[in-house]
Amino acid sequence: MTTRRERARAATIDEIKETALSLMREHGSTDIRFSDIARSMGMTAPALYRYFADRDELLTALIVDAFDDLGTTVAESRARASADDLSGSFLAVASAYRRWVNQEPQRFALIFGMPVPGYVAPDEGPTTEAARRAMAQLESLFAEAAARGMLGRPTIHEVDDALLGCIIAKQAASEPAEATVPAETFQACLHCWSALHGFVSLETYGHFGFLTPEARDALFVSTVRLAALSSGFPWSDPAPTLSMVTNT
Amino acid sequence: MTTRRERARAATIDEIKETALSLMREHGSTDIRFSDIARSMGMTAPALYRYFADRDELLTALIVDAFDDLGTTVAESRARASADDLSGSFLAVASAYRRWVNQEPQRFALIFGMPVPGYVAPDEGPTTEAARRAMAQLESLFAEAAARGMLGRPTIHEVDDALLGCIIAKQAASEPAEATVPAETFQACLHCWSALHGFVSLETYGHFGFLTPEARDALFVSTVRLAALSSGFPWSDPAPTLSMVTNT
DNA sequence: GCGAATAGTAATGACGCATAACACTTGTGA
DNA sequence: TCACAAGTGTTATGCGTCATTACTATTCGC
Repeated sequence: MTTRRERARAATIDEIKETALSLMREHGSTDIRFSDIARSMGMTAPALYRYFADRDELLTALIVDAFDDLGTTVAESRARASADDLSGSFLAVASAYRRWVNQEPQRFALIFGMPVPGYVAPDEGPTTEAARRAMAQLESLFAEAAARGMLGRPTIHEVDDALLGCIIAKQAASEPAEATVPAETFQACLHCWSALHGFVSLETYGHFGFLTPEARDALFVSTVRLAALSSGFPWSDPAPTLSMVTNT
Repeated sequence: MTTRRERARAATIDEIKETALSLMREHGSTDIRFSDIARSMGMTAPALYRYFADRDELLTALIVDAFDDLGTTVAESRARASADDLSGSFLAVASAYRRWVNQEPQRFALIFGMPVPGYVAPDEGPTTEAARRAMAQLESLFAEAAARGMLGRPTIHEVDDALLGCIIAKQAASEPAEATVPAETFQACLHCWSALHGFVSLETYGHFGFLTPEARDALFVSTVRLAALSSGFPWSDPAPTLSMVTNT
């Protein structure tokens, strides 16, 4: 049961966070000032302290939100793809990741880049969480392919013993309910993530500036395809049309 | 002919830059304050203005230095590898890139991450330059393999027309003296860079925290190997020993 | 109408960039 | 040897911004 007051308060909190994000986008950095936020909202800075104890608390909230948003965005995009179409689902997940980062470069920097100047993370949790959630959809996609017996051998050489130990430890630590994949596939999955993350990072920070948007799209599809193929993920050429990358 | 004064001045400039980098490493961000630098050097802040007109000029110098350092580090590491051993050279280049980033995460953020809060880049040059130099060694390695006729077909599907146009334009713009590679190989080369950059980014920002250092090394070698193989680059298994990754 | 939630005003304290005025050092030429 | 000038550094200062607190006024639900 939420009272009217509580709803108003929640709305204000949302507005503060939304305004902070707008200012980040405008200013092009992850740096924010209470005074700016307040001015932009037609308020005064001290009023914000009714909602956030200090600047760090607001930043923490923004980071947590970014995690959630990226995670749900990717998951939703995957859910929209036909469950039968594994290639399509794979591309949907990768595209959603890319699209989110392109649309929200500041939030991307917030969770995957260097920490903000004055900010110190509350604990080790959130950072690890970022990695976990980002990987989750990819991993579960592989698990589903494995469940259908459609997983091929990845083209990696062999799984190193040290790596194997970590993979086993990680899979043991994850929810027992989650289906697991062979260690070599998990490693290939990490390769996929690296490739995806690398492409997206370079693109977002403008290092693919010598490519036209269309060329970048083509390179992206090629990157995803190559990642899937080398991971033993069931991929069906011809590749889906570009509209799958830009739409949805 | 450098006078004694000029040498002293140059030394001071170096010390300022070095101190700024130390503070960055200490503080864990790319944010720096003149007052901190001066205090750390046993000087007062205004004295720094004898050497740098303002904070942005210092930042620009640091960025340019970072470009140079990364470029020469990678080039030197490649030069130390046997020129005959293409696999070794490839791994040397990738390892140097990785090592530099791991040792200098702040400088990496400086050139490949989001801009520093108050800083505005002097012009479009440096950013583009970062991409160019980082790619240069990889590209020339492929060119050399091509010159020896050892370049296989990359496992990419086909080169998209839009991408092809950009690649041709870029190769035409580069030094005519530089040997070029087929468009499909250039594209594969971009894939290599993405994979390398992605791995290094994730590792440096702690998102591979669930892996032990040894496991990360193994994953890195596997990443490089996979990138080379899928690019048609002549790679010889068994992979070089791990010492090649950590040493040099 | 009462009281809690909320917002504004004003004030405080700290900090950072940048500049100006002044003082010391050092190399060099008369 | 001495004086000058360039170079270097310090103290003092102005200016602006920002986070945060204390206090006061207002609004709004119950």
